[in-house]
Amino acid sequence: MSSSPRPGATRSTLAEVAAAAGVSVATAARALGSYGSVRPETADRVVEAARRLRYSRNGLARSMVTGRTHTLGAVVADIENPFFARAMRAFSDVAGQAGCQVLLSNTDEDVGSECAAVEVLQRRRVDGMLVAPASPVEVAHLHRVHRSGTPLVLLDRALPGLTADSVVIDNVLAGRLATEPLLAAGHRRIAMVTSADLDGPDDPRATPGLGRVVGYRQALRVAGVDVDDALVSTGDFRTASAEQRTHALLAGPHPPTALVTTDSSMTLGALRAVHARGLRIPDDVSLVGIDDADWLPVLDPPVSVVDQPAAQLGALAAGLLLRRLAEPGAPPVIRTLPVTLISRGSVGPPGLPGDH
Amino acid sequence: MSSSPRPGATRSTLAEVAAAAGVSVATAARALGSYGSVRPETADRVVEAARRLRYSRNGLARSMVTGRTHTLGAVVADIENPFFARAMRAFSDVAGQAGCQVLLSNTDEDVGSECAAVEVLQRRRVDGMLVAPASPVEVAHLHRVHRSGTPLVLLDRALPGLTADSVVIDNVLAGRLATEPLLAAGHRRIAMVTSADLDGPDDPRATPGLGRVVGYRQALRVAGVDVDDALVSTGDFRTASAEQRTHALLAGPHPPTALVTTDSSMTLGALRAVHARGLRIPDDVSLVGIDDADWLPVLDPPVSVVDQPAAQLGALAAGLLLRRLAEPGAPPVIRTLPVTLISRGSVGPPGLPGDH
DNA sequence: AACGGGTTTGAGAACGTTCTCATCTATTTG
DNA sequence: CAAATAGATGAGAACGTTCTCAAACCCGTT
Repeated sequence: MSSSPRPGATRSTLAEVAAAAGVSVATAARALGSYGSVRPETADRVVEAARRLRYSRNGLARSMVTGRTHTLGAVVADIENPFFARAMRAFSDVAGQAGCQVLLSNTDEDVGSECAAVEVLQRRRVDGMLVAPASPVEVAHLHRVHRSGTPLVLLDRALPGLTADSVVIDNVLAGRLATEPLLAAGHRRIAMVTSADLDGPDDPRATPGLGRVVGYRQALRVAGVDVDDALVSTGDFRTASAEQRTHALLAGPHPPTALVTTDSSMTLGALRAVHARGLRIPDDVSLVGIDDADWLPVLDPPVSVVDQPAAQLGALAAGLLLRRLAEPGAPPVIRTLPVTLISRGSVGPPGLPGDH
Repeated sequence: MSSSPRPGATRSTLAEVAAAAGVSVATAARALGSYGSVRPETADRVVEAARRLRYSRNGLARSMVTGRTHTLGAVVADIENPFFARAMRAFSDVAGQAGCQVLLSNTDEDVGSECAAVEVLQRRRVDGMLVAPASPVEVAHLHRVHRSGTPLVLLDRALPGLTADSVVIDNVLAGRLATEPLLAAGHRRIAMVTSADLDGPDDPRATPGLGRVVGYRQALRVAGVDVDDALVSTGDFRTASAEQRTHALLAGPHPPTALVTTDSSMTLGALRAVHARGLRIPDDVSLVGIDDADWLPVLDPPVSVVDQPAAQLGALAAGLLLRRLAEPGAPPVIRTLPVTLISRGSVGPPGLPGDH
């Protein structure tokens, strides 16, 4: 079998199918849409004509009149990030089962891109929208979406003042859970490598990163350890940034004996730096990450993490969106999913300073 | 700022904006669409009215008449797979720059899902479509798409008989490049862990997996090593499958001294098995993967791979699609991107059999 | 033979744009 | 001062469906 495109290929319309079957457009529509009632033989004739003419229903025209596009928008930082990849995979699986497709946008944590993406999705009349907001502050566009009546669900961070459905984890708890095993092992100089921006608002729910820093500080305080802000290394969300900042931390005069990394990019960056410096985990430096990755168990030693259920988050987000499609008046909910510490082998007792 | 959704929120239309601005629909359309000619003051009045009424242009209606949806479809096996994630990220970046959005579908390598996805995209009148075909045999649906005139670009495998634009790598070469360093190190029993189905057609271009097996065999033959088909472990594309099959290979009476894995899921699976058996790389078993992953360099030892330029593949695919949108008559091209061996530290001399 | 109830069908409006064409106004030119 | 020209505007068709409503039809009952 071989095929070539027909450049002047003009698609056949319902009217043409109807004419070919010798019925009216209305009847053809009924036969093909399987609604209303139509005589079986007539239906067969229509279906046959449709097949012969290679009819493909125009979804745009359909959406035009039904008001439903069966499309959900998804606006996230970066689909290449395994966390979002997993969440989006689950999101689109659940959406797909309900007959919806997903229009995907990457923002690279840029509010401008997010704004534009949301606008475009709005114009395309998506039935609903999932957003993992880049900023907890610049949210006017999200309020607009919400007010316009488009179902909206927030992923990974709830926004104070925006009563939209949200699916989040307890980031403060995640930060605490990651820090505690290090404290328990005797560490006192524990650094945090994060992409959070500490200069933002104080609400720990505002951004995942911020909440995790708060949790980290809580854990330190509870253990009676002084919080040294020089040990909290902030920067952008890229692996390269984490790598470079970990180098800086470890090269300092009074380096940390343990690291907490707040997402898998940070973890990878930290590992690269540790590797490059010839340090061993956990002998020279201990490590606990937040956000699991499938390759962390095959490291030597395997890396302990606080796992966040990315797939569940995505699936739940889709579920909430679909529910709201069905009953727009339902009260908005914020669902918090549990995080769990997975102890592997990257935590040990602190080595003597300058041991390596 | 706080907001709540207006349940009965009915969107304002161009007609309403026109009425509010005291002009005709045609003029309002011109003012907002910045085409034709309209007096500046009139335009201002329209823009102001649009702002006041929170007008958002209905993209569906627009597409209806222009015949363009500014949407590209993408049908791949699994967005969670880093290879596809990288390719899709690049694809949607390039598409986005050209003002197109991406409608994404996962097929899990299932032809039925692929078929359905392609159908839906067709109905939605996407401007073009990228498909990474699940099967080199069942391709009737792809021929239909191609014949219908929808621009189509094939990712990762070219289909004999389908003269569509394709973006591929030289899989035979990849298989050879992965095998050669192992042969050079002295290995004679080299196993391959792949997701390819060996019972398919013989054309090595048909599926990536098959091509890689062919390359592997070529390399062996050139080196004068007998090809033992028991060493080629086939199965599905999941990590768990690769893990289990690697166990089986290593538990055999005459186990391989080296492994080639044909994608990053296979590599991870193999690593898990090796890890679980307490074997060391490269002392007990050597390993070369196909498809790089960002975490492979931080393993101890770092794993050597044949890298395939996923991002470039995706970007190029988008480029070809956009080009074909502009000039539908252009002759179809097959672009083959280069693969390169990245030597790290997972290849050593073969240990004595039963050494461990 | 007339009637009633259900099924099957068709005509045509509606969805919200874009775009062609004709009209009308202001400006320039002979 | 009339005519030509360019710019600004409006009326209305078109895109391809879905869906309401009324008409036609069929069958059994009185």
